[in-house]
Amino acid sequence: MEEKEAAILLVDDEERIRKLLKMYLERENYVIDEAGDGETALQKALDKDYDLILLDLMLPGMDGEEVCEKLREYKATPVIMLTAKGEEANRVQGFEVGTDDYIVKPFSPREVVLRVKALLRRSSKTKFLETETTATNVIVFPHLMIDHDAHRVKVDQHEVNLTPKEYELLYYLAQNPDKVFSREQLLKDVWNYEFFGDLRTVDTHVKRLREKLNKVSEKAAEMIITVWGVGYKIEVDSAT
Amino acid sequence: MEEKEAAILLVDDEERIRKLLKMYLERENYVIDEAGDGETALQKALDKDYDLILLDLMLPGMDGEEVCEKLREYKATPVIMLTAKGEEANRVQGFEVGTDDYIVKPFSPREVVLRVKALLRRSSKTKFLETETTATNVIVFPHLMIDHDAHRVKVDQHEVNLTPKEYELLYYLAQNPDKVFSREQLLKDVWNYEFFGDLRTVDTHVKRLREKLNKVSEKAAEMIITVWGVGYKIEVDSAT
DNA sequence: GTATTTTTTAAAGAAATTGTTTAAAATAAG
DNA sequence: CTTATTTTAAACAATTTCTTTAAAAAATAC
Repeated sequence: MEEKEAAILLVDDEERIRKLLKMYLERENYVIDEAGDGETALQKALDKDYDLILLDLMLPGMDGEEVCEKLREYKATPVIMLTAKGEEANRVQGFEVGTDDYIVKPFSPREVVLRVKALLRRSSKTKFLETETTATNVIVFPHLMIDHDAHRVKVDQHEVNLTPKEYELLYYLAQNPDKVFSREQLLKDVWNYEFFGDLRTVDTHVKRLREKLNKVSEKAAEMIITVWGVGYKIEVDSAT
Repeated sequence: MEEKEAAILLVDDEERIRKLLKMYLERENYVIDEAGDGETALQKALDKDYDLILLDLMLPGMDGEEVCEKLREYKATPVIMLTAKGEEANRVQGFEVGTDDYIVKPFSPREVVLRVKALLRRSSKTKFLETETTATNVIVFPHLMIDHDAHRVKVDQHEVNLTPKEYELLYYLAQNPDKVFSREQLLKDVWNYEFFGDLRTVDTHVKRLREKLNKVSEKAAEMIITVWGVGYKIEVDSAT
């Protein structure tokens, strides 16, 4: 159904991070190449036309910034920079070095996938006048609307203020309606990759989320279903 | 139909668990090697290219975590970690040490088989660009539909609420229609390996399952057949 | 038809899971 | 630095599910 198969170059010196991202990106049908240092990365990036490069800023030898600058002498391959928290993320972005986007570590795998998709969508639009079908950033259910661009949730026209985790949880569930996720899976996908906390943390967030939705509409709150012994899901009640 | 024959290394210090899992995995046509301690496991894993390693966390000498870390210096063999309930399963997962998945003990053999299949499917996707999405998790019979993703059972369009065991029992039987299972076998496969309870327990669950199905459709309930002196099966009544 | 074996049914106590509350820890904002 | 918000964790309550038991019903064998 999708015409993905975009080729992505993944550059990070930590193998565990490469493996993590590779897994999540391959799940989306992207083809992944890897590099563990700047020199290799640059060489590969020049050698092959990737659709996108995920580039860690901090690298042994030539750092990400330098890789990007040198690459830019020859190619305009879209680049997303991965930066650790302190690493003056802002300077890295934009035209200083030619980065298209950046993500601060530690990230949640889900976030990376979304940003990759978004950037690929943007850059492919230039080449092909495609129908932008999959590109909708608004999820609409009965009683519930999530506008991801605006990071806004509306229940029956009333805006609901959610905390970041509440929002991400809702958004994640809403992206796969009717699919049950275990607490483990939710922690893995929605939380960042460094979090190994209590499973019941998910319950607490679900509780608050339901509470906030319920203030506006009972029906909206009831969309978040507990599947006993398994986990949670969002269910679109066809009869409403 | 399948091109299995994947090679799996099974690491656990308890022989009964190795034997149990070996039996179930060989039934799926996998080729199984075994190891009872960390040193042997690491040696074998480095010596041969396994398609997957099932690795107990708690091992005499070098524990599973260490085995995985050392292995990762050389290979990216997919690893599923087996952890006892208290053994901070979360930390072990993911990329702290490079585990691909984990299963909490005590598990049901069926669960292990499913997770092994899933991981092998994922990792083989790298080689062959198949479209994961085609794998529909819905079982459809006359009067009965099981959507495994949504963990939902419908009888004649009406949703039926099942408890976890009821659901698992039905799902298990439905995966092998027309095949009779003894109570012993059902307890072994659907329940976890530590459960040595009364055979009548199965009867009780069957009873309640039939009851719930019957509330919607007599015909659906009658699909669950008692084979006198042997056990139970699901039968797809061709005439309906 | 009666005896024997097996299955079904029903009910109650035990076990497990989830919901809720509260407080401490972490993070962001002023 | 202080304050406010958000996140996490722990404890307890409420709920749901599981298992066992025993009697009733059904199927089979003689």
